[in-house]
Amino acid sequence: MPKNAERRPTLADVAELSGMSKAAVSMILNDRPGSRLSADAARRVRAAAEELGYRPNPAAQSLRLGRTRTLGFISDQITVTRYASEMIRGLLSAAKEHDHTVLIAETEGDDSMIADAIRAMIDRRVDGIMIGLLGARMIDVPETPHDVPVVIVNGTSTSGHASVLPDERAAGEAMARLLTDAGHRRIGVIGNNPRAVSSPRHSVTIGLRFEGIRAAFDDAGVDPYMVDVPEWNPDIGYENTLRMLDEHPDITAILAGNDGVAFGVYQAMAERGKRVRDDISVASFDDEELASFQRPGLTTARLPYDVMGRASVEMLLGDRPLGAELIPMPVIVRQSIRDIT
Amino acid sequence: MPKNAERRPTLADVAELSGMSKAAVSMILNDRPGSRLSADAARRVRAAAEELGYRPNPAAQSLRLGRTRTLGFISDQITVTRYASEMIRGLLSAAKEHDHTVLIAETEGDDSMIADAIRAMIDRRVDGIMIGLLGARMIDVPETPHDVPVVIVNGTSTSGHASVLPDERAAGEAMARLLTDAGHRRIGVIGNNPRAVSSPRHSVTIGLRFEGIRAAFDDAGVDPYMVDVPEWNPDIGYENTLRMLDEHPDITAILAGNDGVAFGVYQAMAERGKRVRDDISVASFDDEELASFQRPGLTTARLPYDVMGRASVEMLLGDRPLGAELIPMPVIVRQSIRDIT
DNA sequence: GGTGAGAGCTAAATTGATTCAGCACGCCGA
DNA sequence: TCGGCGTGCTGAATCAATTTAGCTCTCACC
Repeated sequence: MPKNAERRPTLADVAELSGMSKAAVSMILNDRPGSRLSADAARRVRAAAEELGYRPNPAAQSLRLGRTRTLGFISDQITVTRYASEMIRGLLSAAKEHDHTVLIAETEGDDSMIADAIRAMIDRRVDGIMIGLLGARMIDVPETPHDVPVVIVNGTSTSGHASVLPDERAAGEAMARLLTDAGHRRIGVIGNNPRAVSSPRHSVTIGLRFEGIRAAFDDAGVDPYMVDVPEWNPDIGYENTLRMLDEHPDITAILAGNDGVAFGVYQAMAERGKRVRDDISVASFDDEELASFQRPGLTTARLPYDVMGRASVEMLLGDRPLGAELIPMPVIVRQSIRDIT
Repeated sequence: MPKNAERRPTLADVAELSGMSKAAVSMILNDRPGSRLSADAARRVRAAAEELGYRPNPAAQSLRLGRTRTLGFISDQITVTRYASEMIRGLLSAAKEHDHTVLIAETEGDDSMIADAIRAMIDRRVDGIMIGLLGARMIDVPETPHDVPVVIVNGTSTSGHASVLPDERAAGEAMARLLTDAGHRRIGVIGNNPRAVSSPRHSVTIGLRFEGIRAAFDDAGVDPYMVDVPEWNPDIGYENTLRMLDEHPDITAILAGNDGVAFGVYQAMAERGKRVRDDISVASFDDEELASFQRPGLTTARLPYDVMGRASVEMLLGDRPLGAELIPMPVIVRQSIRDIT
């Protein structure tokens, strides 16, 4: 009962056209080792498949084989930041290379929906599940039955699932060293977030970022002006920069918690008539799109979401061991740091 | 041959536990109208299914039914703009409401790969295909065999596929009117893009945006200073604003082609010591994330990507007619326009 | 000439769900 | 008492692939 005018060709059609059995066709098209079919038969079968435009029905294959060549990606938030787009881009391209496709679901920020999403993916018999997090947090992941592997991308789980995280400690060190190497000694830092640092549920990486920063400053014998902040956004950056310019007029550089904070730093300096770079150097973390829009361009350590997405696919598909992987954060050098040595 | 310790329960297991036939179980669980099975049998079957944690195998279902309850989304670019994220968010939530899942693929900006991606989706037997475009262009879509419906989201096709587009003409009119209603008469516009306007391959909407702008200004008897630009980005906005401030020092408002251009307008005004809003009002289009970061907040017409994604799903699933749909662009009022009446 | 091995291929079972055709039973009316 | 009908249910076919077991040749060797 074809619902279409033209029914799609099946294995049986190829078998009939080539004058072989379905078994032979299947073996030839999958070129199964150990099956001894004549070169002539193989040629006829391939020609018939080509002529009909035969493509195997994945539903039938996965019914028979129990594998779907499909991965599931569950995101806690498909947001407006670079996060989801680049992670999806990375994992799509890796999945494509392995001839897999990707199913996507979103929990809309409600962690209790992770269980539902996993369930839906398992129902659909995916071969592996990636859980992507906007902020690198620790989450609870319900037990997944049926031996489906799970990777947390940009986060960790309370039950020790495999994970892919950015190497924030190294990045913190690198950015701080960038400033001290350029000769800066009186440096403002906006700013640590004590609440986040103390709770892995809030972040498993911010603490490391600041650990690296502190280590590099200690190394260089620099004692920065550190301010704690409750959150990272342009308003916080703006207000704290104004205050810092008042309280420490001698600073030559500001290290911002992320690009959003740095945006506020730029705004505050413009308002005070200070020039970024020429008067005060600025550096930051994340490399959001707007970092490249700034004048002068903002030097920042990039969160490598695309590489992380790719790595998670490679873990699920066996190219990398299923473990805890740290991905380096490249330093994107633009024009916001002045060398004053 | 269960590859797992615990095999997943099947319909047959439910049938055995409940003492009914597979046929009966199937009819009851799908509560097929017209099948006359006793209430008692229904209760026993449901109890058994619940006890075993039975979930139907979608591969088996789609093999039998020819439908997969899966939609395909092909994006020309998963970029760093709000575009892909919000479109995906919108279509995921609509798909979820209809109990469908979404497969995603990306062409990495190479239109010739659209054919491959469609092919891959068709191979996977999706029930419908959405093609999402970063810029609202006209593209060639290869013929899709096998009656799979296709919708272009944020674009059109040369062969007249169904499409979902933002209502740019109305938005252009609305933003221009916002300025004239606030009493502005000497207005700079940065800027029309003649190349894009003349070629649907480049854009099918920019022309409409400016048609609306011109219509509203004509209505109000305003003759704006229009500059043509080859592209829309912060640098272009920056340079043209500097020039405009020199050549037309009397202007009270600037309408930017999009938020990226407006970003450059803000930067140029800061450099010239002009205050946005107090000295010169600014308005724009798109509502990228950075529009809300600006000081003062940028008033702009929002590209409703999420609504467009949702609409495309509803078209494919029969909630809306498969045709050419225009989605309104809401005006997001922030603080960048001053009333000078 | 009989036996064994191996090459080349195929029939049929299997996967899990849906659905058509039809069986058995009870009840009613004539 | 028999035919007819409705109710409640089931057997078997079907969807499109993969895989196992085994069949039929041919040829070599003793």
